[in-house]
Amino acid sequence: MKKANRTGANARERILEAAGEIFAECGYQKATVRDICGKAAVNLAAINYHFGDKENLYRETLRNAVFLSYQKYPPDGGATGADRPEDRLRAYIRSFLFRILDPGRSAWFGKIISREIIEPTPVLDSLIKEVFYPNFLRLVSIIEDIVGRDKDPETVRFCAASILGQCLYFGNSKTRFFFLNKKRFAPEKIEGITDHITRFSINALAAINKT
Amino acid sequence: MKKANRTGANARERILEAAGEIFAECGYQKATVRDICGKAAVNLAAINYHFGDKENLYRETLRNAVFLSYQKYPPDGGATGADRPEDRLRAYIRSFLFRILDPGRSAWFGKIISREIIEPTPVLDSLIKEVFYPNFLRLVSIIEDIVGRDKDPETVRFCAASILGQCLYFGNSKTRFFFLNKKRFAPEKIEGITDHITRFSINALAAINKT
DNA sequence: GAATATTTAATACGGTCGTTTCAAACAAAT
DNA sequence: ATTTGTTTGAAACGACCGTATTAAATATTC
Repeated sequence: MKKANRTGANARERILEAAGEIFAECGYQKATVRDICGKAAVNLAAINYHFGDKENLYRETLRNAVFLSYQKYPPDGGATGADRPEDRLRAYIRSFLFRILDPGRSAWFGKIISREIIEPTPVLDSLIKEVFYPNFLRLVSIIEDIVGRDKDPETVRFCAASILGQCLYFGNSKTRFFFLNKKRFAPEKIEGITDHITRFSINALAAINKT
Repeated sequence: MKKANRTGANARERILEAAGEIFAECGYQKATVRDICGKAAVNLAAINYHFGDKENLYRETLRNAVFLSYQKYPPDGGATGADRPEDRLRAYIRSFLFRILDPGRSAWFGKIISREIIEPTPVLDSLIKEVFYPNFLRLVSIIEDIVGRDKDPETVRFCAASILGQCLYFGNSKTRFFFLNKKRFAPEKIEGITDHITRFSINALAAINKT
């Protein structure tokens, strides 16, 4: 008696999907539950029934988006500890970029997270602790493997920030204006960006290694 | 008959100031004209009288914020063409960082612009053309002076993006979580970040120079 | 100082949005 | 088949917000 699905597709999941799309496009404030219900083809009350309120729907949507994108593009990017640190760095960067630039369903993640970074909601705090900070430390560890573990910890973390900053910069829409007028980066283009950031960063790290 | 100031401080300017603060804090959607009027200690109708509507007030606020921050921290950062390109790069980075990290009045700029990048309004397009893109080209030119003017233009632009990305990354509030729990970077800290980004980037560019 | 233009004040309108309500439709259990 | 629990549907409530209105108050000009 737990699940009584009249319609084929679960209403709850349809809402979650529509919410991902609309929250990504409009942001939390501008998005309306009416739009979400319209796109999900459910009644207005369904949102209240399944999620309680808009805020909780957003919370679930965000967690779902994070889950999907990290599932599709794991932080290690397929590289293992056996690989050279430079290759692990490249895989890390590539995964990061695809996570925020990949079109399709998991692209919600990039947009929603970008908004969160600027205008954080309470949801972000737990995500930082559970997902982003551990992921940050993973990057720090890769960098330490490159520059040596004897370097000043703050310097290493600054380098991690430099790498993440580069990745994030390519994630937002308007900076693309400087490069091309396309709305999206094609996958080949993302590979090219991966190459650039990897090369740029490894060069920088190599110089630090020598200090 | 142009100006009839009953109160000492111009109401229009008080609104502009309050709007800068509130738009920066809340974003366009969440900010209410009532809050702005309250903080500016003017009547609700004043916003309509002086600016027409909320959207136009935002437009003026944004342009004002850009003007203030670029006035306080000019793109060249005091460096001239006579300086070494590496020094001009450092000055550029320093100005950029202070523009978005400086506390006080011009800090609105950083927050509002950060929001604009994620969720652009029509105002941004003209700003990009008039301010940001020319500023981007200035950076490109500095980079060319470092790596040589014979390099692939896209590579150079990617390098510019890498540098701007690093700067922007330190501008938002939540990444600071990874470094310290302070709400703001102290000025000395900003100098330290300037040092890091400059060193990191010059190392990377030097390697490209050798290709 | 009277006439005119400008600015401020108080209030209300119209619309949108999140949420609630309550009954109907449906599925599961007995 | 009846009962019980779950899900959906249509409509409305209540609050908030941007904007408009209108008159009063204040400057400016002659």
